[in-house]
Amino acid sequence: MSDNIRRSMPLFPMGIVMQLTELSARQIRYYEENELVFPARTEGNRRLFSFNDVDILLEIRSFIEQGVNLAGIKQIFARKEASATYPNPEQPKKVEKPDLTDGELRKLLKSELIQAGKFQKPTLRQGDMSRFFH
DNA sequence: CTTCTGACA
DNA sequence: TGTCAGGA
Repeated sequence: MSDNIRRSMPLFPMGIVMQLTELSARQIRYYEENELVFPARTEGNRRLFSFNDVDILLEIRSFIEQGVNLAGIKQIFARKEASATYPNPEQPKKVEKPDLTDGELRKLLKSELIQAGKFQKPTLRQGDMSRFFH
């Protein structure tokens, strides 16, 4: 678990991250405002993203490409975060719902989005994703 | 030269 | 989201 310190180690500046993620600086900063990534800062107030940040940004991009908006992505990560920690600190052993891996979660969401698309409901793709988790 | 924040024809 | 300003 001490591997996280390496993944959370501040390494690359905006320019690098832009190339690595194919995202614009505007978007990356916007995602930071929305607390999706937490880049460190240099003495000159320059952003320093960790490997983990880049990883998250790549996931964000994939969701955006699939039509998921920021509100939806936030919820997705919120859910992932909840299962990453202990949803039930008192009884962490037996859990009703098994933790979803990133791949499974994405796969699940994708199929849901495809289905929503078949029903010609752009509101679901562009609008608030809360319905999916209600 | 690269990045930062704020703002909006 | 893009893009420009004005500063660091």
